[in-house]
Amino acid sequence: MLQLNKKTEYGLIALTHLAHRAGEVVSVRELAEVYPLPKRLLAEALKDLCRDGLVESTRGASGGYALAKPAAEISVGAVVASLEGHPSLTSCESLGAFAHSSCDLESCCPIKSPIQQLRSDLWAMLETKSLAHLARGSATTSVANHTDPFNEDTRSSA
Amino acid sequence: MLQLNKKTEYGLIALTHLAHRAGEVVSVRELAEVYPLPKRLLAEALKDLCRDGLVESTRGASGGYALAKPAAEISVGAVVASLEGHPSLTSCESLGAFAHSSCDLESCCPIKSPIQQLRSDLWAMLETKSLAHLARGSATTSVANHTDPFNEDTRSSA
DNA sequence: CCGAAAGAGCACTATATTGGTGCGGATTTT
DNA sequence: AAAATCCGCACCAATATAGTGCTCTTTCGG
Repeated sequence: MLQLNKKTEYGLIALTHLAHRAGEVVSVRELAEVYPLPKRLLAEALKDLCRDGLVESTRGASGGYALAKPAAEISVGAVVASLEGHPSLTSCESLGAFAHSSCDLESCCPIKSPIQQLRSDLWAMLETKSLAHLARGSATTSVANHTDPFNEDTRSSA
Repeated sequence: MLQLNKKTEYGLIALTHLAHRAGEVVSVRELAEVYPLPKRLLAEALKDLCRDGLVESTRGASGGYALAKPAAEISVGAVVASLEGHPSLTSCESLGAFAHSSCDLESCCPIKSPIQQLRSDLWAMLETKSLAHLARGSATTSVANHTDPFNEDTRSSA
């Protein structure tokens, strides 16, 4: 639907926060305390980002995550790609309507190449945006004394 | 998932075809014969586009659709907006995680405004692309003697 | 050494969206 | 009148999304 999913949204939020606290190790718990987000989903996002080398994890007590690179070197495109894969803008290119046997429209699909062009333009734009851009223009939002409506275990510890 | 849905894809295909046959009235049946797409979905897409004034419909026998404006004046952005709505890139702005009662992060959401910026950039890019761009670089794909695997009634008439 | 805190992995459920149909009706050409 | 066409509503099945449970391993701190 040409829309980012929640995991990506949460990941972006987390990364923005990490960008503000560059160098520090921030736990998922802390993130989930600051932002009213389901801790587990946040953790899921961070895990993906860790897998793709955008953040680094520290295990054990007092562990957490930190940016693996300076915020300016992490593109929004890379984040989105990590969190929801590098999708084809239409399924035309992958398995879509034109992929069935008898008809090889693949080679003459009237919108294929333009759509691909569109897609690469889109991703190029996402590549030009960095985390530093996202981090700029937003206060750290450090405190935030929310009543968390999410977070199964944040609640039990409160 | 940052991906166009089928209806949009089909709509784009149909519009590209209409662009090639500017001025003519083309029926959904014909479109579904040329491209191996489920006729009904195609019709659904055209209907939406008609609603938003991007194409004009002619009812009755020998009816069909035609572009309402020159292809160069129809932007891809308008098409996408018509077919799947002008979505917010994250739900943050609409009903998402930050919209619940006790916490008014709306005003200080650390990624809200940058994401909005991102979104408007994306749509700006879609606005710069016109149907004429899509139509260029693809042959009319006029004949196409496929064995349609879709189309409930195309089959019965074949 | 032990327990708490933290990330990692796997699997599961409920809900929403997507893709696709059925069916009948309205309109116009032939 | 009949056929072809667009129109509208409602429905279904498959898939994706959002979120949770539970257990395990790793590490810090006493």
